[in-house]
Amino acid sequence: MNYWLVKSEPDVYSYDQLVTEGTGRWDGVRNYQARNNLRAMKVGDLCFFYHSNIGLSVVAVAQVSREYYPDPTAESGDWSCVELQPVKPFVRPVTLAEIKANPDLQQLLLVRNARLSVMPVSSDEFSIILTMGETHL
DNA sequence: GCCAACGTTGGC
DNA sequence: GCCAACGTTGGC
Repeated sequence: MNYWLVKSEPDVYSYDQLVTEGTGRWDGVRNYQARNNLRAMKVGDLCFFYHSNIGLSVVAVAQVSREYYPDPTAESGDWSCVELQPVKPFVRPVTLAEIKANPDLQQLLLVRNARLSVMPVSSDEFSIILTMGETHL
């Protein structure tokens, strides 16, 4: 089991939309590092759903429901997408400010590389953030 | 709305 | 292969 964090601008695609749709295609990634992370995802892996630009917080847990395949939105280039399903919203969203303020989360790529949109999360980091969100699966 | 950080492109 | 210029992301 691997853990991940994916970013989305909520006015483009929010966790609520994923809940409504039931399954969401995670497409449009045009960064090689993020793409390679998508390709490493396995069915059942858990993902934090982070709202960027608006909210600036981890709001929920989702899970990978389909492994990578060619991104149909890519007109050229070697890009991939996966599919996600909702698992559970956080009881309390965990803000970027709280994450930055936690000494145990300084290695998180969210802190170290603000522009990466799909990133791995260690199991320790995963449980810390889940606890901060007062949520258990 | 601004700007820092980062990735990509293209000239040399 | 280097690096300047440019575009994009995303926090503030």
